[in-house]
Amino acid sequence: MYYNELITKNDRRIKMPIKEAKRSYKPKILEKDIQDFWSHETIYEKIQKMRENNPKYSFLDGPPYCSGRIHLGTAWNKIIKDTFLRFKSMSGFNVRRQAGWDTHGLPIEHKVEGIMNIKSKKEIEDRIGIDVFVKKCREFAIENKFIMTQQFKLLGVWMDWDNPYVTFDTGYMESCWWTLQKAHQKDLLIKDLRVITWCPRCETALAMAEIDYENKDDPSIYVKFPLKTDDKYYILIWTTTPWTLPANMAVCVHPDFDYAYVKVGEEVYLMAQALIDSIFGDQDYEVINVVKGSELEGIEYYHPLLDEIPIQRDFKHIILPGEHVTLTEGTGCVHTAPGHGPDDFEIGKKYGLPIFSPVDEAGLFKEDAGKYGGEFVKDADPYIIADLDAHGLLLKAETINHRYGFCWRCKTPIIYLATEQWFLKITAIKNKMLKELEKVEWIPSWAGESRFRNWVENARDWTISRQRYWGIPIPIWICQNCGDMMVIGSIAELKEVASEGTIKGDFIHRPHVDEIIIKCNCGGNMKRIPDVLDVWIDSGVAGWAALNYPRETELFEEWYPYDFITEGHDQTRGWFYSQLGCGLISLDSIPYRKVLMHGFTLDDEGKKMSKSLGNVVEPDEVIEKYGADVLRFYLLWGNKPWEDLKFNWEEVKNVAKMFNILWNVYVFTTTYMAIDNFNPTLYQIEDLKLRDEDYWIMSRAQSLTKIVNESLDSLYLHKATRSINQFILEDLSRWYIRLIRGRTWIEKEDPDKLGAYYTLYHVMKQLLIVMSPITPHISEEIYQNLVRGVEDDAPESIHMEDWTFNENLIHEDLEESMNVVREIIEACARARDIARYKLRWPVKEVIIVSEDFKILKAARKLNHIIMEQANTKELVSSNYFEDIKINAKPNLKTLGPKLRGDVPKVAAKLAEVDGADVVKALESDDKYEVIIEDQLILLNSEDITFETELPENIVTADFEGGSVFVDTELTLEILSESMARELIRRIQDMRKDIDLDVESNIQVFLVCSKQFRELIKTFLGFISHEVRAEKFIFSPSESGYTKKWNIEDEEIIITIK
RNA sequence: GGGCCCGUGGCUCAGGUGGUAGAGCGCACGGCUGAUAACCGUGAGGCCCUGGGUUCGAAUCCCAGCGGGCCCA
Repeated sequence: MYYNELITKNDRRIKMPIKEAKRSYKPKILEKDIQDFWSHETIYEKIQKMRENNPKYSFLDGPPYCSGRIHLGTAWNKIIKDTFLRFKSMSGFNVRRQAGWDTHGLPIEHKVEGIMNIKSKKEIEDRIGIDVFVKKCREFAIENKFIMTQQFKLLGVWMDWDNPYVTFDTGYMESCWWTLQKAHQKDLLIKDLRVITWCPRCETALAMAEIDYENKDDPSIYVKFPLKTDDKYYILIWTTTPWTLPANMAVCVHPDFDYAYVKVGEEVYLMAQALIDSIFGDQDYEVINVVKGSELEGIEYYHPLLDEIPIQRDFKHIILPGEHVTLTEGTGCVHTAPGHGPDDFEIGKKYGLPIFSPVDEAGLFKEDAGKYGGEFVKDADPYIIADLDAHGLLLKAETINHRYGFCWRCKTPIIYLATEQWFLKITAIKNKMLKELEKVEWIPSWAGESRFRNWVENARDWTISRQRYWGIPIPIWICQNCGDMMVIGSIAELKEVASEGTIKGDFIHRPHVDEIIIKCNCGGNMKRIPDVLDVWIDSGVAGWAALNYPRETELFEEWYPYDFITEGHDQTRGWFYSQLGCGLISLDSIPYRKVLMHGFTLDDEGKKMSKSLGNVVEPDEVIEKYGADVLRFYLLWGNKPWEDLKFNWEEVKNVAKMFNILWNVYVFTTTYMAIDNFNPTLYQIEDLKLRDEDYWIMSRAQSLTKIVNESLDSLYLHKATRSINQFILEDLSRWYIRLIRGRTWIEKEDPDKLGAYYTLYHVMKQLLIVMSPITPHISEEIYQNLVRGVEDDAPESIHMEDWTFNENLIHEDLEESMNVVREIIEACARARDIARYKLRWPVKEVIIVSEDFKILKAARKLNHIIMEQANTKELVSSNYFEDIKINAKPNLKTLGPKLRGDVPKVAAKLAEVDGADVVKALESDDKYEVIIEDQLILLNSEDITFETELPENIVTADFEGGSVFVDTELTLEILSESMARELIRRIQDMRKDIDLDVESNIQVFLVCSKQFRELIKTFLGFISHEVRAEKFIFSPSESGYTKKWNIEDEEIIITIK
């Protein structure tokens, strides 16, 4: 059913019977038509309305970042969400599925900088203007949001695309302000001087979540700091950041480690004893003294660059104890610059060292840095090394390759810098966070119980201020006069207190919000701090900001907290965490109840997809080739959802194959139903003849529904797809369709045929419903033709159907029996294969032998299926095979030595008797008597071996729990039928060659030998019926389609017209 | 250095609660075909990463190690 036809149908309000399906599956056209149908008929909206008064199921979309096009991982994420939510909706829930968009922050600022050819932060303020820059960022976000929405829609993802939450909306930002005000009220919002991770390119603070780690080459130098105590005595330090040496204030040693004075040549070095060999192993040295680290405290040394950095002469430099010192590398004496390292900073605070940091926000040395002033810190490394060398204070200079942090967006190596920033005091609420965690159900369980818990346990205070432009301005106003601080929680509140500046338009973004002045109680002017918020706060407040809370309370009360969220495992440190933190600050609770942590999509080698590696697979590319349904099915099929998925084109192809087979089943179904104008609603089950296989496939369909139901509900999505795959291929296509093929050929209104149609119809409908959350397009397509064509009261869309299954229709016994029967039939095929006896030729008899009562029962119950599929004239089942001949033979090993020359005589005797009697005798008495030449010989079970012998023409094969014996004796009657079938197949083949309509009749002309004619004579009626021949003439024809064939050794010429 | 996950035929993966190792793809051979640009059968191909332990019994549970990935220090 294609959309244009649908319009006609809806307009005319007439019932259309089932139509023959298009011959091949063309997902691109099909999916486009179905999506058009959904949007023109507003199906999504109707469903939301339909379920409005049902129990609620609230879901919160983790907002994708609007930086460009979606990638495979984002597609996977939305497909998981869509499948699960469609399932929940069909299961009777009123599902909230608002889409969300993350729009602020550095990634977009970077893109816009690129577009506008901006090289530095200064340019934004001086050349471009914050106003223009922010506007551009906003436009960029809107544009991408549009593009990405289109892409998600192409995947068939149903969300509320028209009313998403967007982090730059004024209302949304207002909710965020409210959260910060809450933090302030709880004393969790603080300003502090700390050493933080800093991007010198973006000139802003970065949170831990914004740092990527990669390997990098850095200098690795050993520097001698001269001790004041003795000439030629040095404390030896190691560093990979020479540029931090200008800010050196101390050296830390571990109080419990042993430190040695090592004499090498004329000089003496102080360092950890354990590390001497790693540095001086290949030289002559002498340890002249060993002391505990604690004894070194307070020893003074000279800064190594006093000439270059005069200001360092004003500071005192001493050795201090530090528990953080390790012996894994270096010298055990740690260069300490409180302005450039978190540990260093802690030491500095503890011992009252100056937090000296002669570096500005762009990473340039300031005047304080003396000679190096104006130099970019990293660029100064070689000069510093050279100067140290010139002073004779450089022991060794090497390079090291180690992991180092980079800005997640611009990939600039981060530096540590002491600055004043705003923090959320997460450390103060950490315990509460851990407790809240326990309320959440995690899939898989270790995602929460181990991984996330571990992250939260190590949480530090959260640096939330960014020295940037495109973000939510931090709503803190500070009095320029008295220093009082005010945190604004809503626009109304701001309006009330503002004394200067306008509150309209996009006032809430920079730079307009910066113009708003508040009068302080002291009479001074309060100005906003210039910072914007870390974007992770933006999405962290989505729980209530998306519901307009606290501005409105209605939605919030209905939907908060959320029943379900799902994101990738990178969100452990991201959204899972930011929501937890923000949730506790704002509402003292965690905003979500159930989390599926899903994996990443990797390339087929398991590597991350990245542009630089050129291994990126675009979702559009897959859709173009195979369609969205195939992509959806593949992504939910390839792996467990919480593991990383190696994207593999071969596997996608494999899934596409399954779709093709499903489509073939659909074509088969509709071909015959259309010809017969079948309408299942016109029949009661009592009017029809349903066979065992019909009840079986119905049972299987219900069982499938049950399994898929459980799998989807528990988010074991791979189990759902794999069960469906199994059902379509094994049960439906390879088995049921095969079994009913003969019945569909029956003409007239035969209850037997109608029974098959009826069953097929209902099974297909059930299957479509089960698949519809995963593959919404093809399910809808087939549904519209098959179901909507005949059922008056069928809902307008398959997605409006209720998800139900009927436990009463599940017959486990029958399903088990069918499994047995399939095995038996396969065994028959194997046996025939041994005898090279074609399946097309009937066999005289099949005997099933098993000692398992269940197997015999199954074979008897479903004997008609076995007879038909094994193509046998007779079927017998038994717990033994009576025609088997047992031959007894002497065991030469034991009898040889005993009987010597008599052995051949015994052998001859044994050959005469029935082996079965020998077996009996041995079983009862454990002996068998043989008389040769009046001599009685006693044989025991060791003396006799047995061989079984099958009668001629019998072939056998085993199956699980039994064996089949197939009698391949070729009687004249069987040969006749075989020839008839050979002929039929060839004529059918020719019908297909000339693409004849299934229903059209033909005339057959046959040229063959007299013997062949005799053979098939009795089957002429049968042949004519099978090939729809009106006439069957034994003579050549001048016209028509002619083909020459060989059947066995017979050459025949067939003509049809 | 710490936390978590993963390791099963050539490839992609099933095997939540211990009981004779499975599927698909690929390969080889055979068969079938009026739903079939299809399909079916058979075969080859496995120290279930390694080593210990628990157990009558371990791919599965425990411990240690090796390799890979992610996150953090």
